[in-house]
Amino acid sequence: MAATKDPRPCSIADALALVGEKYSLLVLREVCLGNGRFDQLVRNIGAPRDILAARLRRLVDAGILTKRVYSERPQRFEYRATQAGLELEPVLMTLKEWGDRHIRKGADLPMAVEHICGNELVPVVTCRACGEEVRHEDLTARPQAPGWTRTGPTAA
Amino acid sequence: MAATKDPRPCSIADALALVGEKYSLLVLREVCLGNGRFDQLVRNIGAPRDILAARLRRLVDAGILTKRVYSERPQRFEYRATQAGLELEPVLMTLKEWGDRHIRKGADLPMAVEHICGNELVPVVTCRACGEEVRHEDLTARPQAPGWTRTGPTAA
DNA sequence: AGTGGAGAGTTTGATTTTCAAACCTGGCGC
DNA sequence: GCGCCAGGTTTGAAAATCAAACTCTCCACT
Repeated sequence: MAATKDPRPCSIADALALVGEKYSLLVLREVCLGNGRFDQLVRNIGAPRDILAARLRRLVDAGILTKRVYSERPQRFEYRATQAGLELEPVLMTLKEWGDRHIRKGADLPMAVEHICGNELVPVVTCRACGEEVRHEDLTARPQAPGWTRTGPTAA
Repeated sequence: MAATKDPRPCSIADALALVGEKYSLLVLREVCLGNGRFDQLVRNIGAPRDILAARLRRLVDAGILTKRVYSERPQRFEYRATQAGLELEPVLMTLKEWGDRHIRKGADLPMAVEHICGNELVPVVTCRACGEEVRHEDLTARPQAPGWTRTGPTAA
């Protein structure tokens, strides 16, 4: 699980180290939908039970999920998203939108999400400062830590 | 790589099946930054060379990257993002922002991105229809395909 | 008092992936 | 001809994943 050499320090890599393992983001999808019981997760995600158990432990340890008792005697549990977990939902929605367009190509979409404004949610990533939609050609990286000044041995 | 039983049909799962393997999104990060050469990718990501080669093949096959010759004799290659690939960049930015806040907690951020408006980019996911920021409590799922009506055996 | 079933996992043993390091294959540069 | 670079492939060992079976606790029924 440790990276080989000295990859770049990067919040994207950090985030993926926490939630980038197989099934983790699907767990979050289900939990955000309110389906936080073990057997629901197994069925809806299609993950092996042992792997799922490992992921749940990790997500709870990372503070993304909490494990709640919803019934003493018989003891039953339910996983819920913490604030940090809920704040990943926009990432999921953006990923869903990308998948809708580029993989399913707009046909036979299996699920839609409705926004409180009454319309179907189509997520758009915008710049907090100016409100414009974020597009690749409008971005410039500004390295701030070593590991970012070297882009590679030969590159400028 | 195939899912066990019959998980939900879902664009999030579809998207993750393509770009959710370890290193794939980091490859996209580097390629979006313009560091698309094999050895740069190895160094900046810290991935084993064979795994990286496998990921690159997959991403090219999926139409997310293209492999370009930037020098005949000696033959040298460079990977670039297609339009579909570039459209994943907002997802990466949103993930970066989450990592900045929840993992690095705002301290010593290794990289910033500047938006064309002149400010540092802080991505916000908004609703295309109303422009409001997307928050969990404003969303309602609307199942459209079988596999979404069953939330689990016991749930409503 | 025994049978069965749900929920929430754990165990087991076989299969896949990952990994690190070594190797290979042109084509220069000298 | 010698070494080096870029862009991979090969190899063998270590780790992760998988499906199925199993455990354990409680409750419901008969």
